[in-house]
Amino acid sequence: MIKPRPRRGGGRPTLADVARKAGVGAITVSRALREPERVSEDLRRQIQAAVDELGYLPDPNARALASARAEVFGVLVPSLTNNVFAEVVRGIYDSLSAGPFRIQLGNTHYSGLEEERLLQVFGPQRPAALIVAGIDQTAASRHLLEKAGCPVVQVMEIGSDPVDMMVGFSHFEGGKAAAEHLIEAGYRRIGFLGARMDPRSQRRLAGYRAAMEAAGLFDPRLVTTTPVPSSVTLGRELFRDALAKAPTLDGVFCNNDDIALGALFECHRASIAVPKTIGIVGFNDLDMMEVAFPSITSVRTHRYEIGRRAVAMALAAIAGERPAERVVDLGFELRRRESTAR
Amino acid sequence: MIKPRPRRGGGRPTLADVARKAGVGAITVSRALREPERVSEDLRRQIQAAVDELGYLPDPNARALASARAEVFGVLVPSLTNNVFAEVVRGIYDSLSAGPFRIQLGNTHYSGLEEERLLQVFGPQRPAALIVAGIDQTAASRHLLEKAGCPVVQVMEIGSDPVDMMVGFSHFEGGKAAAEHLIEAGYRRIGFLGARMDPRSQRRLAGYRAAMEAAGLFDPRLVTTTPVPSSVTLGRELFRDALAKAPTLDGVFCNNDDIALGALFECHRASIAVPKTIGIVGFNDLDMMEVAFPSITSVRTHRYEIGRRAVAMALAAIAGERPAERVVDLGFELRRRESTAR
DNA sequence: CTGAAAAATGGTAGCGCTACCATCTTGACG
DNA sequence: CGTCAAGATGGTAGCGCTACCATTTTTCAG
Repeated sequence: MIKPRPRRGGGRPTLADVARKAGVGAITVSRALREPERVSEDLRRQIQAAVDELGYLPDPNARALASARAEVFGVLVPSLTNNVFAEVVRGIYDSLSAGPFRIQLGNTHYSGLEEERLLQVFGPQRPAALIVAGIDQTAASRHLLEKAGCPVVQVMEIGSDPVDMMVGFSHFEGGKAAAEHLIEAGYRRIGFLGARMDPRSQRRLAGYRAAMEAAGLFDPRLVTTTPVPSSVTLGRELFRDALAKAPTLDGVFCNNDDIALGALFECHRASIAVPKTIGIVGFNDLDMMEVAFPSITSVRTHRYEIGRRAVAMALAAIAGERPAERVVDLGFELRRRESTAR
Repeated sequence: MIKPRPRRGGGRPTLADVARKAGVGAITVSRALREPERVSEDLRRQIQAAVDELGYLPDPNARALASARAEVFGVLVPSLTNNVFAEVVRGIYDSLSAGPFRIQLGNTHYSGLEEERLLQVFGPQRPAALIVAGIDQTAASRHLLEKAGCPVVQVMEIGSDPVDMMVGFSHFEGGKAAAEHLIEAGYRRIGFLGARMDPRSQRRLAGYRAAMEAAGLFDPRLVTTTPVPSSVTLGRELFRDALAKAPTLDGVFCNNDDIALGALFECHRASIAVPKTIGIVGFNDLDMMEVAFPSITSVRTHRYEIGRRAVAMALAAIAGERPAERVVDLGFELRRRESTAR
């Protein structure tokens, strides 16, 4: 006698169970679930009833294996705690939570090698789309993205050579706008404070430099950077260093808002008047910039919107639509506040 | 003549390809990859060579289907942008990046219903472990967690009734310690400023209340809360409201550091002396608390460590070890700073 | 009413891997 | 030198689903 070995799976209902209960073929159930319009009204109702009664939930692993496509968006960001990327991820997440797609997150730690490793891990899963931060992938990463066989969206930056699609803004222009604003406001010895100095920071620095050179104000001693990750604490230290190096400093463009906040606190502590003695500009425009005392001028970037747009573009591509534009520039806005109101 | 239909998969090498090339059975390759110690040195080398040459990468979907277990950690947090959870996720991520496990992130938006929905989505995938924030799951969520058939770690809080395991600290005790510190420092009309008021905030409030009542200082007019999500901007508003409601206010325990920062900025703006006129205590101890001017007393919580420990416990459980303790209290530390140094 | 096209449904054969059990090799031991 | 346990390897049969094609039913022009 053949003993029907207990199902390995653990007894949760399968497509076949639903099909049996509804009195139809398994494939019809599959279709009713994925392309309801191709199944007659009658059967659809019958199948839905069976699904509800059994509490059937499709097995995503089996589905992925059979269709050679997982309902997963792979998302690669350089940092999870940096508010900037957290906002992008939130935008991605909110746009995806309505649909069937799951999100698999990868943290590259700002490392090209780690990015490659993660792409190697994501690839075999055959994700429905990949969203990666930045445009400075290594050659190997780029190759992995190109042969991923799914839509790819590079976010946070724009450039002329997308792997597939891009949503972001120009960090160069952002840095330039910030420096130009300080120059217009009457500041002359304007420093640049930068932490981590990833490629985006580098381009903001380049924008700053372009503006300063155009005004005949550039001086390498005004630039203070460190590869150390950014923090408010570091902002204070960078500001101190900058002031020690260039005592006539009268303004700072900070690589990001954390550093700007650290600089502001140091000014308070050292009784340096802001904006009178020193003007401060941040980057990203976190909510606290508005509330700070004095409020801090910053370059607002549209992180959440970038996440949303990236998903919209990826979904359109999955649906087979050709994008109107492969590269979308969401721009930035300079928010003028008290810290530069001289 | 039978025409060998092209492989659906798209031609990437499979286990069978590796087995053929190495001249061994498929199952041996599978073993060599998963339990190398059970395969002889010779074959292992031979197989590794074939793997390298073909660039073989196992298909995680097929693996998950065959073994009824996906190498995925499901992580559910109420917010992606709240730095507190971002740190926990980072801890989880860093502990997992060495191994084969992928991370699938879910954002519950502080909603019990959304949490249920996400558990429904995660369940059929048969994750290797689930990590969820908080201990206030709905009955349905709790049931889903119990029958998930994998280790479950509830993080950020502790309680007496874990689904499986817990890592966190007592928010009640944290709130109590903060209030007691203000009382000891000589403040009397100590307000509570709270945003969002999720269950953890509620328990911090309860701790504050217990300390205030013990000292005979509790007054409901001192408590200012809102269901609105927390932000620095909101901190300023809450502080203003609190002061309007209780003009004799001489201290505030803020639900979190964003609010504390907003309160501090409002004090600057209104020329209220800190710590002389008003004492301020935050919660979580983000890096900026130390740098603020004046530096802000806060309750340091070990978010990153919570993430790491949660993973360690889950991995141990997967390996079949019985945990020494099902509930791990990682505590907190009150960091005394200038904002309460009266 | 007929025939052909379109719509609805189903059967078969995998997707790439692992669980389970069977077989074959070793080598320790009396 | 035979016996047997332990170790190494392999074959078979799925996991639960979908792609592909075949079949049946319906629709509608002529």
